[in-house]
Amino acid sequence: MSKEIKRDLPILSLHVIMALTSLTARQIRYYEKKGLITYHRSKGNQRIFSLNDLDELVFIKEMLESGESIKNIQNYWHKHKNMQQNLTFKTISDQEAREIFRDEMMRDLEVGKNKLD
DNA sequence: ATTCTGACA
DNA sequence: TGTCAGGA
Repeated sequence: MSKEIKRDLPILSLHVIMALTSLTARQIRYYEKKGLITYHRSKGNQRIFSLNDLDELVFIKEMLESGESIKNIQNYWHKHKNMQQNLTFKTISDQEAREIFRDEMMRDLEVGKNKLD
């Protein structure tokens, strides 16, 4: 048996995600509608979250709190997916990708601030 | 008991 | 974003 945790397994309830991220149900659903993230669904159409979803939501939350726009986060996310497709020889984890893009966005934010100064 | 979607006094 | 309705 693998020692790795199955981070893709959809097992967490909305209630748990709310407690873990301090986001409201409204926000968690809104980010999905805006195309920032996709969740699994139960047979009763209820959202079921994986640990990766949890990480992604925390990532989105941090970016928004940094002043990043929804559209900007979308763009970076698309770049993330394209990068994963192109990296046939090297596998990059979702966590690593988020760190890379967080740094990238933070840098862009700094550039924007300098322009405003 | 919980969550879902749509809508807005 | 909050919140309420009406249904699953």
